[in-house]
Amino acid sequence: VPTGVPLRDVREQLFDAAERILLRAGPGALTSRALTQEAGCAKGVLHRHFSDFDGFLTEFVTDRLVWIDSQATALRDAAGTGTVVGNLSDALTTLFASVTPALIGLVITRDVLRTRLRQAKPRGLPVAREAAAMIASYLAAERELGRISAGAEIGELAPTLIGTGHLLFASWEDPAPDAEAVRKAVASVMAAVVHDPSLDARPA
Amino acid sequence: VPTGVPLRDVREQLFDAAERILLRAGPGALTSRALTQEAGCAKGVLHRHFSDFDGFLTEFVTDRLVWIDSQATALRDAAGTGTVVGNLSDALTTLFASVTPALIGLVITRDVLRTRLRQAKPRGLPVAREAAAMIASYLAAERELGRISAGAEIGELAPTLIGTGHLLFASWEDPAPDAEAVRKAVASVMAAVVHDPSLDARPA
Amino acid sequence: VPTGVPLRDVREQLFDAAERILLRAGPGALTSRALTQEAGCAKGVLHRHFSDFDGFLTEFVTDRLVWIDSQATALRDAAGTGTVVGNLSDALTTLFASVTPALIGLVITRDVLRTRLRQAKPRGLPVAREAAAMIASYLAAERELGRISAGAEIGELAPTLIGTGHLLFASWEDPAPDAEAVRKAVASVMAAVVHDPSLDARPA
Amino acid sequence: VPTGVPLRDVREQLFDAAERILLRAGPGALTSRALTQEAGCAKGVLHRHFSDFDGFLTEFVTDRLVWIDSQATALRDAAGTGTVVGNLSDALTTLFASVTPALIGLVITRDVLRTRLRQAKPRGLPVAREAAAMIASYLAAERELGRISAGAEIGELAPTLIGTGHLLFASWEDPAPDAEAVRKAVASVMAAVVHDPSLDARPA
DNA sequence: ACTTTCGGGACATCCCGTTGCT
DNA sequence: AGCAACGGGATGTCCCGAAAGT
Repeated sequence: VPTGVPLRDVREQLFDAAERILLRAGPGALTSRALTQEAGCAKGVLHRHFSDFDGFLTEFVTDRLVWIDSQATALRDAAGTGTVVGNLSDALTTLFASVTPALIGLVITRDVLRTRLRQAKPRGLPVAREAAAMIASYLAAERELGRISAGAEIGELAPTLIGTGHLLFASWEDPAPDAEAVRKAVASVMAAVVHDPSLDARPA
Repeated sequence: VPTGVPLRDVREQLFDAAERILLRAGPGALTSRALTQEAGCAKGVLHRHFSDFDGFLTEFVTDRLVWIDSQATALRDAAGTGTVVGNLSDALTTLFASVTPALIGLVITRDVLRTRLRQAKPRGLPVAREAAAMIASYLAAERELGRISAGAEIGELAPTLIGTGHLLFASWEDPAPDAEAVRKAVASVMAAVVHDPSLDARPA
Repeated sequence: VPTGVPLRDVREQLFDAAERILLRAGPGALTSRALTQEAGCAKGVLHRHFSDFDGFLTEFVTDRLVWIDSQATALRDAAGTGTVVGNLSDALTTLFASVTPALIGLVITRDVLRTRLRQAKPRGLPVAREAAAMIASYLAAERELGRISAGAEIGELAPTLIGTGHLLFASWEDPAPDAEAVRKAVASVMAAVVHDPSLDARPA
Repeated sequence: VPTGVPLRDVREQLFDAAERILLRAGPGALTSRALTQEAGCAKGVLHRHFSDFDGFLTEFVTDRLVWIDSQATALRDAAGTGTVVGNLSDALTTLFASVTPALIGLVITRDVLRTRLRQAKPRGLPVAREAAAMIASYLAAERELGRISAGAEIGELAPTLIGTGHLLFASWEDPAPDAEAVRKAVASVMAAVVHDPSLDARPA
């Protein structure tokens, strides 16, 4: 029975529901019906607030990209503090413990979604691209500060780190990989460019 | 009209059909109907030879893993020849120009497939895991030969290289990334451990 | 933002919106949402002023029947002037160039609408019935004036003329049939009863 | 539970089911679900045998056009026998007592159907056009035989008769109009061109 | 009294596993 | 053993009626 009462923050509720589904069961489980059911609302609500199911997905991913961007800012602000490898590891762990790997899964399999997200910036795989940009921005800041080599090829290292993280986390059954695994991977990739390895040693 | 005549190499025909679909349209397009239609055989054939559609996928992926393994052997045999970065770049380009990225896409989104492939070796993302093993095997050989540092952490570098390649190729609309992009990425990752950078310089 | 201010002539605005939709896209496009959107008002307005969507349609068609009736009066007043075939042709062209064919389409496919319109006068197809009455009324006048045979069976000729016009105009892609086609059809039907064929000759 | 047994004459069964629905409840009731339910088969059957629901409708209407054509042949063969008005009345009664009026209703409201049926012959309203051709063919034969005036404008009279019949029968609640009403309408339209009125006089 | 939203039924379509004939 | 069809669940979308809030 209709209530006539506007739902509170419909978009956010649907976004959150989508996130819960993705985290729980992966991109294959995110259907429009599963979504509205998880959100506890009627099917019509979805199409009232979004053009399309793909339209919803597009806006949903875009919304999470904003979150990624906020993580990017936080990471860049951490430049110069702690250790390079530590900062990177923390950021990657946070990033991939989130819904991000599932987003990449969505982008890989949903053709329409990928196409729409491409319309703005046609280069690269949508979500992964922004994640790499986040890393690249941080690396540039550290290079400026002199904590990594002037010759470090940031444009190559950033996607490398993202690709690594993606594969480590791209599954929904595993227990999330421990932070240590991430740290070791990051340390290996960054070995050639980080100036003071001692900074990156784990506190015993 | 039913023939009753056994088809020749049904499994291989279906595998090839699946590969064509994946290369042409990505993992989202690989349905059981698309498969049998592409193979030019009846739907029933699929269930005669395979338990399930997911069963087919499992065997299909397993079959392609054999191909990856053959690539691994070839790569390992190349140890000591050419340059390390060159060998790695060539191998990655070959690997990701193939159906491999689509396989990873399948594994990421098809829950049942991923689960089944996990039953044997529960660690890591199935196809990516084998690809990483291929790289790791080669790196070990080169380390043995002294062309990369004794301290190189192969267990970290290999998945890194695979993750990088995956993101570079995980789309079906883009023109395939050129070999040079791969080479640059590999060079960055390997910078710290390859002994003789001159070996990796591109022939002018 | 709700205004609380009564809209001016809500009913007429909705009627006009319905007419625009019918003329533009045919009866299949007349949904309640399309209607309120075309009228630029909220969905609720419809149910405030009408019992039902079918209730709206009923009143809408009834309203247009008034227009048909006014056409009928004008036509009857033309009795004795011009030529019989000319008068009939003009009237039919005007009638079917209007929203009338779409109304008949509505009546044919919308069961509830047809049923409700039938409740008053159970004989015949609603809108077509009134259109035929319009013709019949005119023919009666002309018979009175002696311009058509005393024996002319008006009750038969009128629906015939309407049916003819309906089929000539019952499509929304065609360019509207030219007036000449209508004239020829009318002339054929009326051939037996019009007294002075010369009156019906086209001005050279 | 699937049977594996091919249904007998699936197409005909679906056609017949569609016809029953149309006769019982009119064009508005002919949905894909109503169809398969009436036919007592699964939804999938429809899409296995027809491209589309509109595809089904197109083939269905086309199939009934064949029936109309057979009626046309029978009518033409009757030329010279009985009376002109009698033959026409019988043919029209048969035609419109059938599913034909509902077909015209379908064609009027289903845009896609109308468009597809138009692709072959773009002139006129599809089903009505063929029905008119049936009448025209008969009238031509009678004119040849001298039973109607040499000057009879067949191209005008035929659609007129169809239009008349359409309106007389275009409803699904009414008791079918009696044959006498049809006869009177036909007699009126044909009055000017039939040579021997006595032939058309009703047997007292 | 108008506006906005929700609720949910229906519709056309897709897809997969099964079944019986050839 | 291959073939061809069926059965039916699920998906995304549309549409109408109803119930608030402003």
